[in-house]
Amino acid sequence: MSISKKSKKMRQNELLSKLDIEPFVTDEELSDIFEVSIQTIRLDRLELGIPELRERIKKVAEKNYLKVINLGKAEIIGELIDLNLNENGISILEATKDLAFEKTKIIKGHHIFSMAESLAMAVISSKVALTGVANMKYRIPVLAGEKLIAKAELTKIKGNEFYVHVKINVKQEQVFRGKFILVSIEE
Amino acid sequence: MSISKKSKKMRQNELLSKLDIEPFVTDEELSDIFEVSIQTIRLDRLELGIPELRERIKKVAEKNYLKVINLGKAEIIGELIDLNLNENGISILEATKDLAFEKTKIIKGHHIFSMAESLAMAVISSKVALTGVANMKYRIPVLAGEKLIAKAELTKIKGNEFYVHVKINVKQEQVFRGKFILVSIEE
DNA sequence: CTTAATATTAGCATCAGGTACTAAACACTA
DNA sequence: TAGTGTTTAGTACCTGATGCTAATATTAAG
Repeated sequence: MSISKKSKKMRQNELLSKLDIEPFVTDEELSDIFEVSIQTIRLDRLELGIPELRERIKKVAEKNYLKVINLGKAEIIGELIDLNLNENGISILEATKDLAFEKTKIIKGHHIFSMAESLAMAVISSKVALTGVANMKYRIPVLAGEKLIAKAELTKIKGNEFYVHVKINVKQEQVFRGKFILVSIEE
Repeated sequence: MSISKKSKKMRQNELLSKLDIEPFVTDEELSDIFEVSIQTIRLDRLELGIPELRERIKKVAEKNYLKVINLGKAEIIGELIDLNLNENGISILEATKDLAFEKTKIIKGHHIFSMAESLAMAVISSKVALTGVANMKYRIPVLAGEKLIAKAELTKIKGNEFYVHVKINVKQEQVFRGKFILVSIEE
């Protein structure tokens, strides 16, 4: 009867892209959206191999909780002013205007990332490391002229994985924090 | 009786730090770890205002699903070879050895990030943008000498939010992908 | 030692968001 | 009109909880 009633295949295709964009939708909500019964949605998910809501949420959470980025060892960005190997370290960086966007004077994000990353690596004794990053957070934009103070702390060693917490402050304000997971590898 | 039986406060402190490090633990598992009943764990959570497992998972998922990074508008990194404003764009970048670590010849991660980010911004017509990043993934290390091809596609506009999907390939291999959320702001 | 306060455990009903299964009602088409 | 695919309905069960009441331990104080 319904004008918008579509074929099974069309519905399933739309279901796939819907859940790809917006994975946190219950079967009930989906049954409203597609104007079919919950059972139909469940059958569709079964056929398409789409897990239930809770599994979908879990996947997103897990995937992003330990995000692995491949990098080699960096020379340190900023000035190393204190270092206790396998414990902690502090570096400072004068945010000159050549690190910023011309118009807005906002420091480019990757410089902050690099500063944190290179300090994290410096704290670890191992030569080469593969890094994973979790809970990365840029909090407020940094402007040219400000002085960045990064503090890194080795919080855990698990096998060949080193967990390093890095916080970057400008004055008293935290502008960045992130947990780095560094994995020492043999050359 | 138990030697390791500690005071309520100690347990609650440990509970907090435990869940901070490892949020995906059920009450049942916690009751095993701390050697108290499930009910005690629940009371502890209640007193400490810690939400249930599913809520904790959800929080992690949501937080990382839309991770907002503050940046200004970047000049493009790489060479822009095709651009359809508000649709898509392609850029290439010769990964010269000055973008890589000396020893390993692996291209530094933030250059890849910058390439993707700047292309994403180029696709959007608005002058200045605040970016969020979701689902960022570095897949394989890129070596000096390789040619990076970045393809960006505007997938959705929601109010003043622009969703741009960027994929970077080397030959046929995908080395990076990420969803950028660009928010146009007034100056 | 006894009492009172605090902490812990137990048990049960209830909930959300499902799985897994069976059976029945439609719809199409040959 | 029979046969097939599609959709719907209903039930029992599952996990990881909440919210509640009641009972029992443990600890501290008089």
